[in-house]
Amino acid sequence: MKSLTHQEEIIDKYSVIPIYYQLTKILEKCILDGRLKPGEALPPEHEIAEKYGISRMTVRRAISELIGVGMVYSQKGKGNFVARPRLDDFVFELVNFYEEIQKRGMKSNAKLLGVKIVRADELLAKKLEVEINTTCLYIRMVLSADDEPLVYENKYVVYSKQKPILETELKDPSLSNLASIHGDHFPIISKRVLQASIATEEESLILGTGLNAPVFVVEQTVYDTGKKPIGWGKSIYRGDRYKLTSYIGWPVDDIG
Amino acid sequence: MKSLTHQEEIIDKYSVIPIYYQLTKILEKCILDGRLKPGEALPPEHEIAEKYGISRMTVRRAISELIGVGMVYSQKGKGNFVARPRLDDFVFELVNFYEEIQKRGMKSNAKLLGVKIVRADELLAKKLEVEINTTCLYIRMVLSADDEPLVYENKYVVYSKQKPILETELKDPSLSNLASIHGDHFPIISKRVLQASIATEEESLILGTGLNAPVFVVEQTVYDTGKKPIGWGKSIYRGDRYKLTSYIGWPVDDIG
DNA sequence: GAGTGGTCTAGACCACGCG
DNA sequence: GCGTGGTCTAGACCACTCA
Repeated sequence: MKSLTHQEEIIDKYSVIPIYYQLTKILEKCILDGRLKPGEALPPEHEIAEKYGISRMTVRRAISELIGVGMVYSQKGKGNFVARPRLDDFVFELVNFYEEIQKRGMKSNAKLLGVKIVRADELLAKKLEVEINTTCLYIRMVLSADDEPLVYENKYVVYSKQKPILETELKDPSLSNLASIHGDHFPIISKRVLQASIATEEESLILGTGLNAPVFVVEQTVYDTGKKPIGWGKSIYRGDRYKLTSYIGWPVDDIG
Repeated sequence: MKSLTHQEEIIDKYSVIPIYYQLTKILEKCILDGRLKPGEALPPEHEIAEKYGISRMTVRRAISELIGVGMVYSQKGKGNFVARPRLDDFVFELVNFYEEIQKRGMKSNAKLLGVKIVRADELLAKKLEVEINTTCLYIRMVLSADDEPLVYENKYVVYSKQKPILETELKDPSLSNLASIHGDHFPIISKRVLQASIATEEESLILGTGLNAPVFVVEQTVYDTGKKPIGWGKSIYRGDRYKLTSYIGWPVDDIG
């Protein structure tokens, strides 16, 4: 077995830190150091087990952690191999508006522009896969941070039950929450489509931007377990205030 | 133990399908059916093991699959619980340009506008964390699908070695590939920042859009294992041709 | 056929949550 | 104190790969 071990890389079987976790970190270090290069095989599981005096199941647990984060892949009958980092996919993430704003120490505010019962027009009926004229709950609102408007939201929920609109639900008027209250099933899938666009006149008025301002348009559809749409919304994000950031690759503690 | 079993939900211990996988699917079905509701506890592991006549380790393997996809969470000393789907985060993904275009059956084309050795100005030096005037490789190109320009790319790589520019690397001029050839380490992290913006005059000319056209601007930085930037690029995507789609929630085979 | 990873067992001990 | 999940063991058998 190729020597991979530095002096400090030993396993303390009586530590409070699980053995599999210690081994995961040792192997991760070997890979990031370059002692194990992409494409190269890890030592066989039984060898690692023997070398550290631990069970093969524990070795497998350690390796499966690395497989989980994409640093290692495994081929039955051949061995475990160091993966090549995939950096060419985009994965953009934008977290919950309220959490994000508050994490930044800003004051978040949601202003209700209107709550109505409406009948579905052709577009909405298509989006929600219901008949035209189906009764829907319609909510318009503006989300602000430190009194600066950032997002303009329009959302619709199929409104089969004659439930009253409660104050509590207007405190968390996220589409998935609305859908879980006013639908028959709780939502399990959310689909979002993001586009770059130019603010319409109405949108630039509400968001306080100039005409022709760049915006993100995000359409969201929420589905129930039967893949039936139960809510649909369109949100306009100010392009001068929103960025989507994504990190991809092997795990590193943090980046400056 | 609460009865969760339908007649058809039994485990065939002699099937080629792994026991843990059969159990995962049974539990998943219980959750999607509503027999196990969000917040509710799964039966204790030892009970499931006893009921199906299998080992507790196998039960744990099945449950860990569900934990992996976010349908179940576990609390030490208390039990395993059905999770509530989180639908309020955005996760947008856009895959590799060439793969995506070819998957759609279109003809992808990359046109090189220029390859130069340049010296870093103030902005670039800051982005790559190097001294001003450091030698860099600079590449400009346009990516097209069916002869329609879609993306305009500008990328810079720290160019310490005096390696010649090979034809092969211009066939895959992705930033991470360039960086791995011209840097001292292979890249392990890629950071991307996406913004909505309006095409500049130069950009609209190259992409063949009108002035004031909406575009996505994607800045990409590639880092090595030491978290040092080794490449930086700025890509302009036509807003009228690009959408980012994201699904989030519990796994379902497919959606229409 | 020798070596590899994939699955599975029947135990064991521990730390944690709760009454 | 009891029930829970978290970890770990020392085996076992299988399917796969490759020579």
